Amino acid sequence: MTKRKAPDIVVGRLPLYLRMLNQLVAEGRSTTNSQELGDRLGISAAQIRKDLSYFGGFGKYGAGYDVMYLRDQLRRILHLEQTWPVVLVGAGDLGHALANYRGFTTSGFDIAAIFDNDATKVGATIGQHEVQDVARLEKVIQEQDVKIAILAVPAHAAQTVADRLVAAGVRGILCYAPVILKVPPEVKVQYIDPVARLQHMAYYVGNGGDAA
Amino acid sequence: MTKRKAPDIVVGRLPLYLRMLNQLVAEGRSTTNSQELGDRLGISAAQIRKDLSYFGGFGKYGAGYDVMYLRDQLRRILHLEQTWPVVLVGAGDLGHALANYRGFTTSGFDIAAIFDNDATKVGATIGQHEVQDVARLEKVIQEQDVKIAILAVPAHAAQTVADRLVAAGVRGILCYAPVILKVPPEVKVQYIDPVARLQHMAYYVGNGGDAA
DNA sequence: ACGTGTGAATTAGTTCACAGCT
DNA sequence: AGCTGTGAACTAATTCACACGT
Repeated sequence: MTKRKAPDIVVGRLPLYLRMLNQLVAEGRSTTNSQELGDRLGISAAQIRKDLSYFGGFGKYGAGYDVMYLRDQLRRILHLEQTWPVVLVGAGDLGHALANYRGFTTSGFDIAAIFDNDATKVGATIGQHEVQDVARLEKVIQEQDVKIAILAVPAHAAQTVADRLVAAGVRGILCYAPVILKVPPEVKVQYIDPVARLQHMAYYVGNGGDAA
Repeated sequence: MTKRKAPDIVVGRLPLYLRMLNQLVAEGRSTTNSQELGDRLGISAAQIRKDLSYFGGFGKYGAGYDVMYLRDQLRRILHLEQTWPVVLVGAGDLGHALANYRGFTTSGFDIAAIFDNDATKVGATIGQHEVQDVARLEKVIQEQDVKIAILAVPAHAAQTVADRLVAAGVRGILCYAPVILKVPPEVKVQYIDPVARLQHMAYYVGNGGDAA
């Protein structure tokens, strides 16, 4: 069981560990160790052991980790034994790319519905889904008990939509809009901001020095 | 001038500050202060002052910051006074969305060329650009002195393409593929992994507790 | 003998609190 | 009087190094 509350930064690395374990499974490997995982992820072996120790002891003394067992444990810790229904708000180019992306399904998430407020987009089919009017947002969230949303709307609309998502019961928002959302403390927001990442890189590229 | 080498985590926040200053300019504001910036970004005022102090003193004692001046200083620090040409590799759904995204242009970046290795995609027009055969990658990078690339190819191709980018002179890679790239230390890589972010959120949503 | 799991040591990052400048 | 800029204090994160179990 959980010993002490794991720091957020540790939780954030667990998906990387899970991804590597899935890869090792795909390669047919049955055991690994913290050294190998660290080498392949660019993380120190000590950090991997320490991170895992927040959630329990998953290794065999002297023998490393059983790949499938550790993979299953990480899935359990991250609550990925279930498939999470996710609503996608915004059916622009980004919404299209996200809706067609196959990686979500294989990782514990299923796009349950796509919404847009643009009448010319409503009714269109993207992947398996018909774009619905955003007016139906609350209804769908409640009917399907959706807890996680992906926000792919323009910046000016993001807060308004986020408020509605939260009011309807959503507890996690993956936000692609370049704004800081105001949400209550029980709601977790993650931001994806490629412009900020490019600007961060430009600092080092422009300095010509070592990429810290 | 730069005092001590700024930590990477500090550099990573500068784009957020810049974004907020751009917003304040758009709102017609001429001055601000660390308290206001912090409130709007969800960051402590002390942290903002400390972060800026790595690069110099930009405020007026007792009077906060001149919005435009600080904005310009951040642009200079991040090397955004120039427009960076960027190559985009991968013309799938994600490549489409990135190529059509307007936010890059207004933030210091310009997509100089789009590449794909799929003959059925080469020659297609996306936004302003014709998709080129990836065979021309090195030639274009060298001719246009491209230092930054966006990698939107499948995971299995990412390392190979990254190696070619680096060999051709690219010093910063924004990687959308779910792999850890092996690059020399002078190359900066930033990863965008929505699946990992969703899994990170699932931990908290599944725990039902406070979103750390 | 081996690699985990973990307190201890170290290093990094954040916040405090106030001197200093306008 | 007010808000910045910053050393000092504090907190968080990482790495060390070794006891431990198989």
